[in-house]
Amino acid sequence: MGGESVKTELFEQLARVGKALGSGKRLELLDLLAQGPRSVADLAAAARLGLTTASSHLQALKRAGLITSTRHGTTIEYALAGDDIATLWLQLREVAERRVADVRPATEAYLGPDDTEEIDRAELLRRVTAGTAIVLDVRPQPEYAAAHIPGAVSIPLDELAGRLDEIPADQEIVAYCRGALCVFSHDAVRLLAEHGRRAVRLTDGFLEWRLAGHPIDTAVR
Amino acid sequence: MGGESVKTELFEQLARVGKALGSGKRLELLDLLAQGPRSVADLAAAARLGLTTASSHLQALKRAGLITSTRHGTTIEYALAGDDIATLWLQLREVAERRVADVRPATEAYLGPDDTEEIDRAELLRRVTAGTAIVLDVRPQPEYAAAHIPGAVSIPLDELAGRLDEIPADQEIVAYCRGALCVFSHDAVRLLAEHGRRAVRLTDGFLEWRLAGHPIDTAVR
DNA sequence: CATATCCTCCAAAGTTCTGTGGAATATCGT
DNA sequence: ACGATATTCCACAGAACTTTGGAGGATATG
Repeated sequence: MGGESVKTELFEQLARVGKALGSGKRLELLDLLAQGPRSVADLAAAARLGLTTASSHLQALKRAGLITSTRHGTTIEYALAGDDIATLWLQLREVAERRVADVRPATEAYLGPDDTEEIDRAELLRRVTAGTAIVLDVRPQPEYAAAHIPGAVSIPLDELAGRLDEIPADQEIVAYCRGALCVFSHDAVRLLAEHGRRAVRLTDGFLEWRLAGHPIDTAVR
Repeated sequence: MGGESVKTELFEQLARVGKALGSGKRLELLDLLAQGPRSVADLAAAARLGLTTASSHLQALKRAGLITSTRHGTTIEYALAGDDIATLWLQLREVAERRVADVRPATEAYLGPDDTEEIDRAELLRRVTAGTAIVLDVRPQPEYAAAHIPGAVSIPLDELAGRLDEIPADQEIVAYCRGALCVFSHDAVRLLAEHGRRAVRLTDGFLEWRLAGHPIDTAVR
């Protein structure tokens, strides 16, 4: 009664999701998509992949049901299939951080020296409502436009050095970026500190903020 | 400044966990281990794998940090590295169920016709405290011995037909087994119904019960 | 010390995955 | 209809993974 092969088949189907998560490049694409929809060429550039390579990885993710695609004119936008995918990605990252010995050093090597102060989401809310700090979004403009923390000011990291005068000098700055694996806010805090500003960093980033159920704003300012 | 290769390296490290989840056989082993520690030969038999095959898959899981091994005399026991792994496995299953089109049919083909009534954890607690139902653990004895729902009676599925007289005929029975992907409780409820007993099934199973933070009992009775 | 048990290591063969170019396809603006 | 742009399809070589059988290591027992 083929009951065994039915079981094998079921687990093999479940493994399709696992297989999709089994490539660094695909995880990188997933991490980017967790910020909002993107086109293929855009993703390929951001992940430093050949166009055809990126396309095939994206199709692999799509076959596994993790992302969806929509055509807009000549371009095709890929997007996360849902927040459950983002949660899965976060859970995987947490497990890796805790269980894989080489992840912690790799993270530190990527994010740079641990010399920046960080505060959690509750503390950010406290300081903002108290009016003692302003929130700075240092992600690229399109991602800010897609969604951001309410009240945050957008100055992408690569424009920050030239736009320092837009930030009041007497206020503390809380910088954030994509998520725990994003360097932008680390670099931003270092840059601001070099210019004599008081700056701290939000632990993790926008993705975790959104998944925690905090309010977000999609208005452009 | 090699910053790019550092990033690639980091994501490649994270992908090690994904790779480990990318095989049906390994997921099957993981699902078994979520019930409690097991020896290699035991696991190989339960998953219908060659001994060397099982061993190599287990080592792959271990390299990814998902499981640990301990020697007991001549045998080696593998165990889940922590509850975070079980949570990850559950999250993956949920995503697959929701996003991969072929998973639902495969699940139904495996679990059998959807003709058994199910109740959730809160309802089980309600009926048990009210004394209107008894809880029946139909998993194999060793798994019951490792941990079970407090107050549950153990009658493994393959002994159930011969031990029906141990169950009071005037009480409703709530059967449970390993988890959402376990057939035992489905089969048990059908068997009990055929013998004129009132029987329902706990949605999902022991793994989900434990991860939800409900009390468990490790005492043998 | 010999033997049995349980498991891991190793090598071989088959299968699947990855990255890369070039060709083909779909859509837009003119 | 035509050229330009964006993306997918195809084919191929190299790398990685899976499975299997046999040899070998560690541990307990007589």
